[in-house]
This record gives sequence, C-alpha cells and structure tokens, in this order.
Amino acid sequence: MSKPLTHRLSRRERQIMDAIYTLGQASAAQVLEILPDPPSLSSVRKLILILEQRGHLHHVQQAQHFIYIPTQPRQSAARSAMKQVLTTFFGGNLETAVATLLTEAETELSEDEAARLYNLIESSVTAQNSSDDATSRSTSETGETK
Amino acid sequence: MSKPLTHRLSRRERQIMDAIYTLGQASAAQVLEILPDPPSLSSVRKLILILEQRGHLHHVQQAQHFIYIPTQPRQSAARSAMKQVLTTFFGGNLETAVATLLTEAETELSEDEAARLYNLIESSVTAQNSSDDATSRSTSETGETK
DNA sequence: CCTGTGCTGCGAATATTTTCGCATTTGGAT
DNA sequence: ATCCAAATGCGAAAATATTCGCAGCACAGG
Repeated sequence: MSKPLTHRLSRRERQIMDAIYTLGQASAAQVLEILPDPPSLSSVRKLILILEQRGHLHHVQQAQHFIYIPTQPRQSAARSAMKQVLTTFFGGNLETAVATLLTEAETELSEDEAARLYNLIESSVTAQNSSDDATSRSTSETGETK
Repeated sequence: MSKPLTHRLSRRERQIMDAIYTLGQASAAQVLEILPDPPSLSSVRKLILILEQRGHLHHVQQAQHFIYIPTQPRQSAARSAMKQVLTTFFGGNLETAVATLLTEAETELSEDEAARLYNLIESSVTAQNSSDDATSRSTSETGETK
C-alpha cells in the first residue's frame, strides 16, 4: 500500500484504468467513449496494450472482440482508493470522510441501507463505556438536521 | 466535475499535489521528503513551478523560503476526490462506499463521532415513513456484530 | 563590508508518453 | 470460395514530462 498503483500510472494510463473500473470491464471502443479528450481508437488500443504488458489488465475474447479486465479486482482497488483519499484529503479523519461521502452523494440511502450502516458504525466505535452506548446514540433521536 | 483536476495532471504533478494536500501546505523540501521515488530537489522545484504557472498552486513567502498552497481548497478537492472514487469504484453505491471506509480505516470512531454520524445518516435517508424511523433505527439496537 | 549558506528560477538534455497509420488477421455473408 | 467489415498489434513520429546543473539573489555572521 505504500506505493498505490495509481501513483505509478501515467496520465492516460490512469484515465483508462479508471474508465475500465467504472465500466467493470470494457472493450477498447467502450473505453474510448468515456475518455476525456478522446484520442483515436488506435491510441487507446496502444495504451491498453501497454497496460496489459505491464500487468495491469488482461483480456478475454468475447465474440469478435477483446474485453479488458483489471488485474487487481475492483473491490481491492476500491479499498486502496478509499484509503488514499482518506489519508490525502482527510488526514485519516474517518468522521469527516464519511460525512463528506454522505453529504456529497447524489443518491440517498434506503432505510435498510441506513440500518446496516448503523450496525457498521457501532462496530467501528471504540469500546469505552460500552454499557452506556445506547444513551449516547439517543442523542440523534431528535435530529431533524435537514 | 466532468473534468476532475486530477485527471489533467501528469504523474509527477499528481504526486506532488497529493503530497501538498497531505501536508496541507509545504515547502519544496517537504514535498521531496514524502515523494515516492524522490528525484532531486531541483526537479521537484521545477514541477512545483509548473504547477504554479498552471494555476494549481500559489505560494506565500515565509521567513527564508516559499510555502506552497493548493489553489483549490482542500475541502473542495476532498469532495471531488470522494465523488470520483464513489463513481469509479463503487458505481455510486453509497452504502458500500461508506462500509468500505468504515471497515478499512485504521482509526476507530469515538462515541461522539459515531453519534454525529448517526444524525448524518438519518438525514441521508429517503424520507418515506418518517414518523416510523425511530423504529427502524432500533434494528441496530442489538447489533453486536463484532 | 565581505563571505558563506540556502534558497529561487531557468534553460536545455533526456526520458517517457501519447499519438496514429498501416499491415494483418478473423469471421461471416454472398 | 471470395470479399467485406471489424479488430488486432506494431513501428516510429511527435508531443510532453521529467530531470538536473548552474547562475543569481538575499540574508546572517564574522
């Protein structure tokens, strides 16, 4: 983790990896479509080829064309990216990071999702006055912040 | 947001911007210290100069040397970075993103932080049975997942 | 006042990235 | 069987990024 993959990639390479992670998997043409300042298909393909040679991508043949897939699984890359953002932009401050995420997201949470997150937060809390936590949680009881 | 600043930067430029955001503000020497594959101080300075010319940084003089500061405030960059990660690696799925953050962080949450996050989550929940939300929250009441 | 230390900025060499055209291959339709 | 459309991979040119050495400037100490 000391050397995040993303820090090793050149500008275009990173754009392409991001594109593929966004799509999950993609053909060269699909990557081209969502690339900023799109170059020629030929150029995209060349970069993808390099990325593949360097071990960041691999491909599977599907019908007539190649579908490219990141070597590092999406979930793993996601964790790295999150850690990266957490330390770079939030100085490791978890609360602020979560708050930003909740505030900035376009989406809202369903009640089920919220319920699951409550549990997660609970297990992230330092166990201090563990008998008293129900009390502290009740602070949010009247919270109609919005 | 269609063109995140980070997507426009070259590899070194991005490394340097990250370093400065990590430090909040920094001298060229400080940047050099935390840069991966550190080049010469001269090189770092050159890049910083370019970054400044392109409007990504500005400097203030402090005693004998210059301190560089990002043009885009940290908080704003933080929001962009979060959004970026959310869409690229989580397909906009807020719950998964928050869950990853909570799970992967080194830190744990204090009870106060947890309490504030409860409130935030509450206000992020789609207002459906808003009179009933106290009930749904109680789902986590017995959650001793860990 | 002179000198040394430590910093800034610039020019130019070097290395890397990024671009694209083109030759080739593959598969399906006529 | 042949031709067309669609895809691949490569080589080499062009554009960019990255490196560093060196000259110049400002300040502190002797």
